[in-house]
Amino acid sequence: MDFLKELGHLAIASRMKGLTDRLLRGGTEAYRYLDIDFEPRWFTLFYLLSTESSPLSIQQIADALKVSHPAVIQTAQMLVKRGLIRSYQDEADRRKRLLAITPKGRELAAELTPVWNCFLAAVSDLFGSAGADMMEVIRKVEEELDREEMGSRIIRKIKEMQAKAVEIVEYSPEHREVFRTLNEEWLKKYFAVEEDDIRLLRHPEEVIIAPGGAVLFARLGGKIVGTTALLKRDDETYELAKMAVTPGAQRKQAGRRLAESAIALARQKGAKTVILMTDNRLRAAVGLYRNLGFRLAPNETTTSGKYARAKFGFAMKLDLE
Amino acid sequence: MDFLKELGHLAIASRMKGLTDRLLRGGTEAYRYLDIDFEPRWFTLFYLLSTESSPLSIQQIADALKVSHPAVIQTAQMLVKRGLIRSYQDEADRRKRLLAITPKGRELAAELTPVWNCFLAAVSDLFGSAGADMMEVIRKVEEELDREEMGSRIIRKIKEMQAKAVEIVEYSPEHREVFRTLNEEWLKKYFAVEEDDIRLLRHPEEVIIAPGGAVLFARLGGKIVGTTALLKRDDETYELAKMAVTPGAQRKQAGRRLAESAIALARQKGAKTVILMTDNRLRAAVGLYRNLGFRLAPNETTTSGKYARAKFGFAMKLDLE
DNA sequence: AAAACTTACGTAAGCGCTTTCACATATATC
DNA sequence: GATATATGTGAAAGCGCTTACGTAAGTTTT
Repeated sequence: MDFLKELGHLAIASRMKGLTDRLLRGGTEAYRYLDIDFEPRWFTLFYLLSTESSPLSIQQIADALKVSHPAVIQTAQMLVKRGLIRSYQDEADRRKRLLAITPKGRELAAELTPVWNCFLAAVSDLFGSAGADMMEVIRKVEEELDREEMGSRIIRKIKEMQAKAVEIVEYSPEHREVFRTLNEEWLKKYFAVEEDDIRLLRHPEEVIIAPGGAVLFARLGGKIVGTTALLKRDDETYELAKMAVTPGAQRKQAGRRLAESAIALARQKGAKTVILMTDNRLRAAVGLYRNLGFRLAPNETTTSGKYARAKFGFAMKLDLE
Repeated sequence: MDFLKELGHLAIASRMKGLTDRLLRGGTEAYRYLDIDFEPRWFTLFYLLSTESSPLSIQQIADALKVSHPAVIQTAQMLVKRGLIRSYQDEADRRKRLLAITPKGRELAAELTPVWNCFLAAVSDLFGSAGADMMEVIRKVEEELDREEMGSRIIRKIKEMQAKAVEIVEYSPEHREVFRTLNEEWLKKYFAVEEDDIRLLRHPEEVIIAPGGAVLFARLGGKIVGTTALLKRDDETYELAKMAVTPGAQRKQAGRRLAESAIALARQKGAKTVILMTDNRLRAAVGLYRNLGFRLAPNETTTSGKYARAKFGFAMKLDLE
């Protein structure tokens, strides 16, 4: 059996590479058959210069061919050595080196044109007889990749997967301990544990839940790895606070799931606005809040405002309507 | 405008290469995002070894992945250095080195499996949203290339093009001179000009055409570059002879077009068999005759049999029915 | 059993591209 | 006009593959 075929989409890069190799090898054979000193990889540069757009600078060519400029320099050397193109300094901008086709190059281009047409015919036949409009496929895929690059696509999938693995659970008495330790761990790392913190963290049921708020936890692989609190300010306003995720579980979407769940809960409770207090130094958190729709709210005061660390921070606001 | 897109099928190799680069770069980014020390190009080897087929020899792997064995060795070194695979000598065949996954490798494979699934999902999405079944396209194109490689396809097209450029014309008196010189040029190169040759070459009208034969010429770019004669032996049998193409026009399908035209003419004249006399040293000619359907006919005697050079040669025969 | 051939692997060198860095020249900013 | 920044190119090194060749081990032939 063919291992690469079994892999399907996973080996698509390998197989596409294999295909291009086979296509280019065909070009090499054709030039050799005709006893012409030319190589397929020179084609794009040579053809570009053989059109009326010549002369072009190194960088212009690199952009047009979507390769690095050293690649152009190296290919150009080959063609200059064979007298097919020549290079000279641009008078207007003396940093630039312009490449242009020579008469000998024009001659070869004329000789090669029918060969290229044969290549064209062979490729069209190949993809045609495979019943596929490969050009259209490539064009569309390029377009899609322009819209969003592969890295971003994969990372998005990874985040989705991670988010699914995070389970959100509501507060119950056995969580009192972990709520405190998670928050203290976080506070000690970034700030200091203050008087008011201690009261709130020790008695979440009384201070947070009883007045109409909530405490949520993120469970990953059976373990509680994060928490957040939703504090009721008034019937229409809730505050997202006390978000803490244990270092080992960070960047695994626990924070996002907690925030999303808290926002959903606030909406369910009839909130029209969710506010929060954060700090510029907490880059990841601020990024998350922005991404969830929170915007700067300079004039907003929060319950967290009373803490000393707030002087380094700022408020954000999310409109739920 | 996008030069590569303008080129269409001519730049298909460049664009496919660009696509694979973008796909692989996405993989690199994903591993970096997860802070995992792994590279996309290791995937096929690592995955192959992580399946139940392990252990495998270097060469077995190279075959499965369709790369050279040094490529396997080099990739394997990377993986061995990281403790993901190990290698040991095959006891049964001490030339072989077997590669197998290590426990640490299994661990990583388990960790990476969901990541690979994300890659899979992203690729499927990508090609799906481009509305194209890329896997199917690649599969078919590979199949087509297995049937006939690209080099052969292009060269076939080139030959077709060359054949179209060759014009076949029948004998007329002004050709008498060129018929003789083309043949003498050829004879001098390979053999010697003999008595009987001279008579035939000097008086084609009387010796060849009057008895029911014909003389054909190949014209390329306005110039006569080749000739052949069709000699009538009896009502059902004609002999293809005196095929000569000037050196500068060789490998340009003049010979093939001449032979094909002569055969067509023989068929038109009611022939059931075409015979010819050739020589083992004339590789290209013999190849052409074989390709046209001529087969060895050891017992056949030809009019050319009377020439001295025939003792190095042999007869071939084409059945027209 | 020796010799010739085949197979498997390792090493080296090459190729075509990239990234990185250095340097010259333009352009923008004060 | 001086200085900072941006741009264009070249040189070097690296990367991942290839081909070519050498060596060792196995297999077949004589």
